Parts: sequence; C-alpha cells; structure tokens
Amino acid sequence: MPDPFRVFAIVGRFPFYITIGAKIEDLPARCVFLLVHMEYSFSSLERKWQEQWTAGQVYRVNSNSPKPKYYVLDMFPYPSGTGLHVGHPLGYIASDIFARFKRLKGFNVLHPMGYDAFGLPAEQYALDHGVHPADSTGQNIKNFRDQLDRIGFCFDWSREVNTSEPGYYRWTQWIFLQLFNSWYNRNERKASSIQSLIRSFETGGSAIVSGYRNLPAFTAEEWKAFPEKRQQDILMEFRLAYCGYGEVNWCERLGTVLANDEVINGVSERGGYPVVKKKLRQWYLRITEYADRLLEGLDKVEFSDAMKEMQANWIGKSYGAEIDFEIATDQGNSQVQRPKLKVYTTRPDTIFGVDFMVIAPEHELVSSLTTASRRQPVEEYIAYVNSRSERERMAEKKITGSFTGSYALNPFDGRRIPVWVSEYVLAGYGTGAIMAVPCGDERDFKFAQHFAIPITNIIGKYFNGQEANPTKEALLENSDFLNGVTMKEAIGLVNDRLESMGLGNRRVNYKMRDAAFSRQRYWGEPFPIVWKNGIAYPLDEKELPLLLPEVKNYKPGPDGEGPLANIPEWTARHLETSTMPGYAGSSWYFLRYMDPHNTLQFCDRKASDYWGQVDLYIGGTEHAVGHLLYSRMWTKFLFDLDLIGFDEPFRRLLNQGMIQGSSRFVYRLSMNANYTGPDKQPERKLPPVFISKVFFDQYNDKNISEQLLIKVSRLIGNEMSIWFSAPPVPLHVDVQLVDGVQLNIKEFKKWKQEYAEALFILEDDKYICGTETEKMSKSKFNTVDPTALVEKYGADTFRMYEMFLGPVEQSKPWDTKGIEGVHRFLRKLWRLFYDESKGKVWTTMGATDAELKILHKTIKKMDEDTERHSFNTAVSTMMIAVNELADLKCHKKEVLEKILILLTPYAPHICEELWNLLGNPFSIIDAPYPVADQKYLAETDKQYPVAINGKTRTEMNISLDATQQQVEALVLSDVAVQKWLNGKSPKKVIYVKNKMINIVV
RNA sequence: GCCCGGAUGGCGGAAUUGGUAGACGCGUCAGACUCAAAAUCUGGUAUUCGCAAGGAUGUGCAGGUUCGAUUCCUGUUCCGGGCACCA
Repeated sequence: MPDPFRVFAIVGRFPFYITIGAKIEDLPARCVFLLVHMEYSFSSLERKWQEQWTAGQVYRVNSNSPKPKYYVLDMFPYPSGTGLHVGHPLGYIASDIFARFKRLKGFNVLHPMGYDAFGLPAEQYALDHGVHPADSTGQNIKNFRDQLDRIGFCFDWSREVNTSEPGYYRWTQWIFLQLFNSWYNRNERKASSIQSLIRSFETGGSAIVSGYRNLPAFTAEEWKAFPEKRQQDILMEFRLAYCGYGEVNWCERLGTVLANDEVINGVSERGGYPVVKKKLRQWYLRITEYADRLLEGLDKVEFSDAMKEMQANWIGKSYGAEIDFEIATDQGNSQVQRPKLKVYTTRPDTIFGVDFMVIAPEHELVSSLTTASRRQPVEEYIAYVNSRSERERMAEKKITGSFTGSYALNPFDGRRIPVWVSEYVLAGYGTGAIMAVPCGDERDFKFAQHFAIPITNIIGKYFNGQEANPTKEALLENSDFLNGVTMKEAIGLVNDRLESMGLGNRRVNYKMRDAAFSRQRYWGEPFPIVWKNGIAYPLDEKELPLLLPEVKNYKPGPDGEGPLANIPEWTARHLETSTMPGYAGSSWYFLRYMDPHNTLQFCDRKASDYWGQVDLYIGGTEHAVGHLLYSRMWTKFLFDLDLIGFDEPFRRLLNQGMIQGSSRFVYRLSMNANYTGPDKQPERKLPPVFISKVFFDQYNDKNISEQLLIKVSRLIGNEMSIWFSAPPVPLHVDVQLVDGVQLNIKEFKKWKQEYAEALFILEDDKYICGTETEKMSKSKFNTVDPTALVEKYGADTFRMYEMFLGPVEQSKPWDTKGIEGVHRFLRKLWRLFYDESKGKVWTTMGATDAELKILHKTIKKMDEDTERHSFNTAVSTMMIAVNELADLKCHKKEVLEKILILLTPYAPHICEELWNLLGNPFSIIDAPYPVADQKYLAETDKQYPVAINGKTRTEMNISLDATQQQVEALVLSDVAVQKWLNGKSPKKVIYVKNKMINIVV
C-alpha cells in the first residue's frame, strides 16, 4: 500500500479519506469518523446535491441549442391548502424521470412547473376567514414548493408561471379579446377576424353565413341601416367568445350560483338551502364550431384509445335527421296556434314505430302544448324537475314524466302520438324533443312500460316484448312504404322523402355544448369588457391587464352577480362583473412556459416554433374532457390566427392513475349508564370504549354483544348499569397511529383529548382496525405525507418506491410497507462502491464477459422500459442488475459507471454522488446514455418449454437456429416426452422459434 | 342512467405481438453471523394430494374461439374515474 491515506474528495470543510485494505483496529482514531462516511448517508448527500444543482443552474434550459428539443410537461397543480400527499408527486416523478432520460439521450429538455392558482377553494377560504385569496394562495404555493423541492425534481424554476399573477392573466385576457374579436368561418374551416365578417355583411349581406344559425337574412343595405345594437347582437351570434343566456344552479339564500358539486339532493352543500335553475347572462366559448376539428385532431396525437374515445363521446357527433311533427289542433283550445314540434333522431327509419313524443321540461313549447286539463299535473312535474340538479336527473333510475294532453301527428300516416314531458330528455341536446320508439330504444321502452303506453312493433321477431332491441338489421314491418326494407337502408329512404316533402332534413348533431366561460365569483380573471346600452365593448389591448381589484368582502353581488358588482368603482366603469373560470388560465399555460417573461406578447413566435408541441404530457384522467378539450381548442384558435405554428398542443399524453388512501377504522361503542348504588343518578357520560374489529363484525350475534356488555361492565366498574344505545360506530383513525392493522393504543390516546381516557376491548391482546380503500383525503385521516417519507428514507428511495408501486397509469392504494425494499436496494447499490468496513471497493479492473452481459442486458431493458413509461419494471430491472452484480462481486468502474447513468433518472442524488466519487468532474446528467452492444446480448440456444396438448411437461435446451425437422426429432426422442406420448404418435409438432414447443396428440 | 377503465399468491405487482402464469419487492418461515439486537447474507414460500418422485387445480364469474387464452370474442358481477360552475 503506497499511501495509507489518500485525499478522496472534499465536501464542505472536511476532507474525506479512504483507506484501502486496513483493518478497523489498525486505523487511527480519526478514521472512525471517516468510516461513518462510507455509509449511504442519503439525507446529507441529497441536500448537498440539491443545493449544487440549484447553485449551478443545472436544469436551466434555453431556446437556442443545437440539440433536438423535447418538451415534458406535467398538468400543473392547483395549490390547495392541504399540501402535498403521496398521490401528487406520482406524475411529477414520472415526468422527471422521462425528462432526465431524454436529457441523457442528448435532447434539450424543457421541463417546467407552475401553478393553476385561480379557483373556488381559495375564494371559499377567503369567504370563511377573510384572508385575501392572493395571500392564502401565495402561502400554499410556498408550501408546495418546499415539499416539491425535497424530492429532487429537475424543473426549470426560472420559468415558473402562476395564472393568478397580472403578468400572466394579462395574456389570458388578451387571448379572450382575440376570441371575442373572431368568428368561425365554416367555408375556410378556421377562425377569422370579426372585421372580415363585418366586411362581408357590408358587401354581401348575410349570404356568407346562411344556414349558420336561425338568423333572419339581410342584405348589405339592410345591414348598414341596422342600428348599432342590432348589428352588435348579430355579431354576438358569431363571436367565438360570446354572451348569451344559460341556466345555472341558483341558491336564493346564499345569493349565489353553485357548481353541480356544491348541490346535493337539490339543496346547497353549505347550509342545505334550496337550489333552483335560473337563467343568467353568461359568457360562452363557441367550442362547438371546433367540434369536427377536435374530433379529427385525435388522429394526429398519441393519446390512449380510452382517452380518445372519451373525448369523441363527449363531442358526440351523430348523423340523423330533424323531423317536424304537426300538432293535432282538436284539443278544445285550438285557438292557440301551435307551432310544429321539431325532433332530432338518429333513427328516422323507425318513424312508424313512434308511440309517443317526449319534450324536455325546459322546452319552450311545454306551456303551449299543455292542455287545460293537464296544466296542473304538468306544472307540478316541472316544479319537481326544477328542484333537482342535472347530476341527479342523469343518475335517476326512476321513471318520471307527465302527459301534456297534446298529440303530434306522424308526418307520413297522420297517426296521433301523445306528447309527454320528461326529465330524461335534456334541453341542451338536439332540439330538446325526441320521438320515442319503445321497441327499439331501451329508455323509451321503460317509459312506455311504466306509463302503459301501447307499443308498436316494427321489427317483427327482433322484438320480444321484454326489452327493446336497437338493431339496424331488421326488416321493417308495420311501416307503410318501408315494409320489407332493412332498417339500415330505410334511414336514407326516409331522409330523402322527408326532404322532398319539406318535413325535415338531414342533420349532423353534436352532444357537446358551447363552454360556459363566466363565473359569478371573485377569484378569477376579470373580463376586459365594458357594457354600454346593452352592448359589450372590448377594452383596448393597451389597457391590459385589467387588474382584479381588492374587495372588502367576497360575498356575492346583487341579482346573482359576482362579488365585483359590490365595488362602486368597478360598476361605475360598467365593467363586466363576472370573472373567467378556472380553465381559462390553464388552456394556454403550456405556451407561456416557452417564453414566460415576455411583456410584449403571450409567447414569442420564435420560442413557440422552437419548442413546438408538448412531446409528453402527464396528468390524471379526471381532466379527460374538460381541460384537454379547452386547451386543444385554444391551440387551434391561436393556430388559426397564425400566432403559433401547430394546432394540437400535446403530441403524447400519459395518464397517471390515482393513488388511493388505505383508511383505518376504530369502532366506538354507543352506550349509556346509570349508577346502581344508593345515590342513583340519571344517565352519565362514560369514557369512550372501542372494540376490536372482530367484535364489530360479529356485533349482530347476540352472544357476542352480551359478552361485550359483560366485558365493558368489568372495565368500567360494577356500580354502573350499562346498556348499548345504538350499534357501534366506525370512525376513521389516523393511519399514522396504526401499524398494519394493529392500533398503537398509546399514541391513539394522545391523538385527541377526548380519547385520553379511552378503554379498549382487544382480541389476542391487540386492537385490530378495520380497513377500506378510498380517496386520499385529510378528512379521512388516510393521507401520507411525502416529506416525512423523504426524511426517513431519502428522496431517491421515495421516488423509486412511488414508481415501483405499479404501472403509472393504474390507480392503486398507497401502502408504505414496501418502501424498505427499495431503500435496501439503494444501500446494496452503494455497497458495490463502498463497504462500511472496508471502505472503497470499486476498482478500475477490466470487466468479464459475464459482467458485461449483465450490463448490456440491463441497458437494453432500461432503455425500453423507460421509453414505454414502464417505470415499475425498470426499477425491478435495476434491482435484478444490482443483485446479479453483487452475486458476481463486481465492483468494476467500467460496469458500475454505466449502471449509474441508467439509474440516474430514477435516483438522481445517489447516482450523482457515486458518479462524483468515481472521479467524474461533471454532472452525471450530462453523461451520454449507454448503448447496448448486441455482442453481449446474442444467445445461441434456449431452454424451451415442451408442452403436450398445451400443458408444459418438460424443458429442453435447443439451439436457436434449429429447423422444424431437427426440433421434431429432438423432442420426440426425449424420454419425458415419450412417457407422455404413451406410445401414441403425435398429430402435429408446433415449434415457435424462441418461444415454445407444443406437441398435439 | 350514460361514457371510460380495472379485477392475477397473504400484499403491491410481472408476463411488451395469443406461447413456461406468479419476475421484482413486501410479508412470512427456516438457517448463518452476533453475548444480544440491528444490519447483512443463504434458502423456502399460489392452492391442493403425496414421504418423495410426481400429479391435479389456478389470473372476478359463466361460456366461446385456438394446438395453446391473464392476453381475443360474448354475457355477467363487483370496484374506481368522468358526466359540462371542483381543479
């Protein structure tokens, strides 16, 4: 040993020495201190590297690089007051791994993070506590950031965005103005400036938009002669952000509009006050104009099939017909002129099977179609429907409805068809009225059955009288001119005839409605709109940002207006008093990251051209239809205006699953007691008594409950007479107080003051808790704090464990139990480099073929698994590699160094540390990703499973280049095979190269 | 109600294109080291019959296609997510 001590590294103020081959006893006292540092001390090394990465701006990127770009984005979080739980970082860890992976592979990676900071919870908190939402949001953001930082993400924080900051929402308002000042030109299939529409009106009248909406036609001269209000009203019918009227959940007592979420069983979640439907002036985005392009765009992106299907279903494009039904005028009140009833149907072929009509309760003809004798029941029914939320209406299994008293006439044969009103028909879809064909539609069938409406069978044997059959294959019967025609063909025939007779026309319909874009709330972007004489005027771009003003209270304004209506200075300027919804800021934030500090534009074209689409977007499926559709629409709109160069924002989407909480329950007895002694007292309060799970499960067994009563009496004392007043109550208990299912009684007593004197009835001397898997939530005490885990095991362990839990896409319950295994793995990895007693063990010796084989096998698998987002199997691949290298006692730098690069996306801190200790002068994130060498992967033979009739019976080692004949000969001569053949000759030998061999007898 | 997912040992999960079901980890059992503990290491661990060799069963349930099905098809049960003002 030339030099017993060698300076190895200097970290902080202390030189680190490494001893080679020395025994502990022989070392000077100082080395005891040194040896401690041969351990994997994750907390200090993680802190050290996080500081160095920040100080060195290692993750800062810019837009001029010769490398190819890659954009990895997380759905940014709403900074809620409850902080992070282990479910939040799942997607961030996945994206972080992928961002680091791509960087190692030579890409210039944009990986930013920010906050979706406007939203209802902050406003509710303000309402309850009087804290300004900006303050509480700021505090929440700080907490989020602190927690995120400990996990060691490679976000470029210099690009952070916050949707509630004026510097950001100025551009949200700016884009709104562009939407307001645009219309959708269907001929060109793109958005154009509203000025171009005005010019068309001025030169050619309404010709350019004929058939767009039910607008009366006008000439150029008429247009010019219209008063301004009339002109503006017409333009409003075309603007992509427009004002209209829509129904909202209105709570009179709270004086506010409520989200569907806030309405439970027809009353407000807060306070339980009645909620009714109310028409209010609302802003909308005309997303329906983009329906077709949103549908077509799905072919150009890599979303999961399920996701595409959900979006397509939401858009809900269908081909059908609108049919006008005349109303019979012999009801006694025939003086009322009844317009025709227009229905939308996708099945015009079933026109002769129409047994009744149903109109939505909100349909404009409800009142005029209701005859005098039916007025009262119909009005009662409408009142009932109004008391129910849309959610309830949709989830309702009960069949409800009311006959209006009117009859419609079948356009072909004049048959009288009763017209009903029912909540299962929604006003917003189609025409709000349907023709019901009970033999072909399940809901119509149930309705007919419930109200005993006779059913016409037009599909013969296809209808069994028990349930509807939506087939299109049947030959029509009872169908006049369609008899004997298949339903498929009949659709076209009926449409032709309807159109030629002027009774209806073909029609493409969308389930999707325009997006409501205003909220009667405070904590959102103000609209840059001024109202004068009922006309909405946009603010000039120079006046942006229109700052959200301070308010004294966050209570709603008068007449259902938002809190801004309470500010005299605001209303004096006639500014719009509602604000934009949560999704406004999140519809374009991915663009702002590209150029976050630009004060002249929302995003410089050069920056958006360089970064382009988000290459990988990670987030939960809960945003499947909302956020993803809105941001796709905004992107298409900005593309139409030539402000960006791509019309789909997200090239590839990865949906992370939800991490559920594993709740624990204790069971509290409900009981009362009396003194039985001389000084009899009435009912007395008792200490809480909890029973272990087994007693709760068997509580209904009389013997058990009697036994329980005896046990409780013993616990409490004999001078009491005790009885159970109700069954025991399961209560959520903090999962931190439970080890597996066993309650830590000591800690439990400390948890809440009321439990300090608690008594327990145990099984096997233990208190066993009940379990349930449910959403992770503070109120269920089943949240797990990532920070505590990071402190205990380190960020690298935490990151890897979250990935190891299962496929990212899959929902799964959290269980901290297995985290030790991942931590052991990292320590085992460390020991390949440094041994606690021997110190440095890594060497620069050349690697053997066996070692290189492990390395290259691992390189191949890690590359593939990471690329296909199979992070859980990647972690196990690393475990296998380290296990195998440890078995071979491989401590060779040549091999280990590459292993570190493979692992660094997953466990960046330990890899950076070991990489550094190996003597590399630069960060491991700038190392080249290793390439698998085929030389070490090629196999010459394989251990084949040999099956007889599909059941594996033996294994044989056969060369990979063996031919079918060779394999047959080899296999059939095998002893084990012959035993199973039992003298019979095989029919066929199936040999699938590199897979298996199957002998069919 | 409608739309989209999911279901595999005691537990989380693996099986990438229809080809050896249970990789990897947890837990657990046995052993080594230790005065002891921790840490570490070695081995076993789907169920069932059997001393063993070996056999049978087995991927929510019921069928089907196939030489072969966790994987494809039909039906069904249960669980999770979404359903337009939560984000």
